[in-house]
Amino acid sequence: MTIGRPREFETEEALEAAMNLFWRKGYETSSLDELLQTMSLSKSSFYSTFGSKHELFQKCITHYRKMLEDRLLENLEQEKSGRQFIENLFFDLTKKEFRQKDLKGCLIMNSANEFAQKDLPVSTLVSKGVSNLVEILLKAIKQAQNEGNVSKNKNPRSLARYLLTNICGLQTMLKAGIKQTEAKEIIRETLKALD
Amino acid sequence: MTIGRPREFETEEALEAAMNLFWRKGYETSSLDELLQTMSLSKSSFYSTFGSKHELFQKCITHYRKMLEDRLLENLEQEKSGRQFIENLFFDLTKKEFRQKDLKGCLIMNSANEFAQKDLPVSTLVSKGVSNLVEILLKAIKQAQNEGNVSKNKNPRSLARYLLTNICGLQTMLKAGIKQTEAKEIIRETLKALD
DNA sequence: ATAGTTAGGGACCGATTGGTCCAAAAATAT
DNA sequence: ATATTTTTGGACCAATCGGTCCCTAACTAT
Repeated sequence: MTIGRPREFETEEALEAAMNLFWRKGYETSSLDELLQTMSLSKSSFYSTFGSKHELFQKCITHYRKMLEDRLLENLEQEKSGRQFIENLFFDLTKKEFRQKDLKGCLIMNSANEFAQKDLPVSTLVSKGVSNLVEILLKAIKQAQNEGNVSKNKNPRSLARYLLTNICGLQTMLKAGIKQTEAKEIIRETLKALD
Repeated sequence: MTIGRPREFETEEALEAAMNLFWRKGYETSSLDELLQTMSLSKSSFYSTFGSKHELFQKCITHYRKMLEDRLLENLEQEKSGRQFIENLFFDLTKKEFRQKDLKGCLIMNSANEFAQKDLPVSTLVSKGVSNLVEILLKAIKQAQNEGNVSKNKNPRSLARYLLTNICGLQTMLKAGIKQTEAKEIIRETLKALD
């Protein structure tokens, strides 16, 4: 039973569009006008439903996190082994990054780089995002250890953090312009830590 | 035999000040007014000696590169072994990053993240910077291999790229808020690739 | 038909953005 | 003293920044 004029946009879709812009361009560089355009809504609707650019950004990070975490956990379930999941994570990265000429990277890591520790609400979300990613990698590693594809001598949690470090290092290196073949060599070196 | 009014600033000092601001805050976020203030010069002097904000930024990257490369090569010479040089590179990173609460990272990698591949002159400089860093690491690795501190089975060049990837991954993770102890664990895992 | 409620369009806001321009200041050469 | 050369301070610029506000449009309930 809605009362009043019906809105001409879907909140979810608008949020997703904003997320993609922030993902591609970062926070500062995404202007309000650009946001309004890609979100297909007016300034008044923007402020009444999202509060401010900064609030919207936080919502986008949260949305991104959920999206990413869900996708990863789903991939982990569907993959035939924990080891395979991890390897795909790395190699898919280089493929996608190179195919779409748009080197977006990861919104969480991008935000870590753009804000460092200068914005408390953002850093909190970023920190939480990193923890959750570590947790997912941890799950994959433990599974792989049980499956016999990853050495049981390794501390799984620090191995997870190590892998995440390599993923985001790789994303930066891709943005810096390294070649696809170089990226693959790096990955092969990184994955040796699993043996 | 100078003719005309003498300038009230040192070009080198001003450039260095600008470099430090860009290093700490990134390109977009460093406003012209802030630059003028930290560089201690007027707008007219700024534009007559540096051209534009964008040109200045390129000069800063170049200056940073020289500074960094010189420092690293000097460290490598003074260090008692190639292996030690590499290990210090990593551990010093966490110490300095944590001591000065200012998580500046590396200007080259910061620029890679901020500009991705969207600005040709900048990406060219970034790419060149990465190549040179790889070259320095390569030199250290080869030296270490001769000294018997790094496995000779490894391809030194891809090992160098792997190390650089880990350095910049680590810098991002530090900005994301990981703890000092966690960083050290990651580094220990990274350095195993040298054995 | 009308009252009530919500959304949208757009005028408007002060502040700030990077950048230009010119006249005054400060030096040297004659 | 004066002409020449260079630097400096600051007025000025259009464009853009994020954000507010209000009036009208579009719907439902009575």
